[in-house]
Amino acid sequence: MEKQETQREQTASMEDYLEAIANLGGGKRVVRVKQISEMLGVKMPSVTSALKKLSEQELVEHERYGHIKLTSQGDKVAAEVIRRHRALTSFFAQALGIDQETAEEDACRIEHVISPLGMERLAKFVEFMEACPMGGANFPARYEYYLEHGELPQDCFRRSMKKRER
Amino acid sequence: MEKQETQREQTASMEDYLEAIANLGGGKRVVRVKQISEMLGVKMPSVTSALKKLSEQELVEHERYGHIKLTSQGDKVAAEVIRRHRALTSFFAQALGIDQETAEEDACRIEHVISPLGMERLAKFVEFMEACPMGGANFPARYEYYLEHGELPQDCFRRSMKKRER
DNA sequence: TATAATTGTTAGCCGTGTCTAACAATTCTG
DNA sequence: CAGAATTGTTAGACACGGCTAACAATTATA
Repeated sequence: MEKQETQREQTASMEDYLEAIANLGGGKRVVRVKQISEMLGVKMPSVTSALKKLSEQELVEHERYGHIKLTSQGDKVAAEVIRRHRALTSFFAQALGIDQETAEEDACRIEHVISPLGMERLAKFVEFMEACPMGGANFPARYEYYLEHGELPQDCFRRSMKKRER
Repeated sequence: MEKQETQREQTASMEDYLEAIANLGGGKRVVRVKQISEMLGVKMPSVTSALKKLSEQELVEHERYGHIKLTSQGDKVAAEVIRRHRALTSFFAQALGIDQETAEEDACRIEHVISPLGMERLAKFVEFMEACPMGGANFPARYEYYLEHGELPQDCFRRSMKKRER
């Protein structure tokens, strides 16, 4: 039986590189150093050195001046990062009503630091909010109202509550 | 008229130091290098060098072997970090139902990277959820149900809500 | 108060991840 | 297909923020 030894923790930077390669390589397209560098906003030598490091960890296949490709290992790690990225983007965009661009930016940074539990709950939360209309008076609308007016809409107070001032 | 020049961006590490000093110095207590190092899980020399850097930026007052204190500038920065920290902790703990410890950990890491807009919306979201009972059948209960059973409770599908058990 | 224990600092090292400058390979194009 | 343009690599520097080892100051205690 082999030792597991997999899932070595990656730094935020290395996760970014893996993610970029996965995204660029999506439709069997050839991935280039230049593209990666542009996507991540770094210079080419930074990419080359990252590729070297990732190759040593067997997460990427890269031959000098040649092709760049995730190993199946690397692909797993990248897929996981992308999964987190998507869930976070949804949360910020759908649940919090933030513009797509900012949502992406926040997702990009948070995807590297959030705990597994936090991530899991956040994803479930998004699912829940999308699936459940919150009992008729739908949630997003009321939330929007709150954002715009700074106070709760009337239908938050039925049952026992009175309107609160301020 | 002076140039503004304030609010220089801080790194995650420096924000951590400012936050720690603010928290430790709370009740006029004397702040010690040792305490800071323990709170942040770093060795004392790391603290000393951070203090040096922060002194140069006029965010901290520190005299050799002597007192450690935030300047009013530093205090502003720290307060802002702490504000983000609290809002994030609330979100993870109250809104997502995560244990306090994990909530804190996530808050600690995310507080340094979230965008101002993301932060603002998240805070409002927490406020909203706390203030608005979600139209009778309260939100947290339904969310809990979803977490536990993996499917939506009945009252997500009704237009007028009944009280739910649990 | 002299010595021991504790706390704090300095010096210097290291890993990460970026960069620029210089060079090398590849690809385009006249 | 030869030279030009582009792309990629190497080498070496640097900022950051941690660390250890050695030393200095402060504080506690016998």
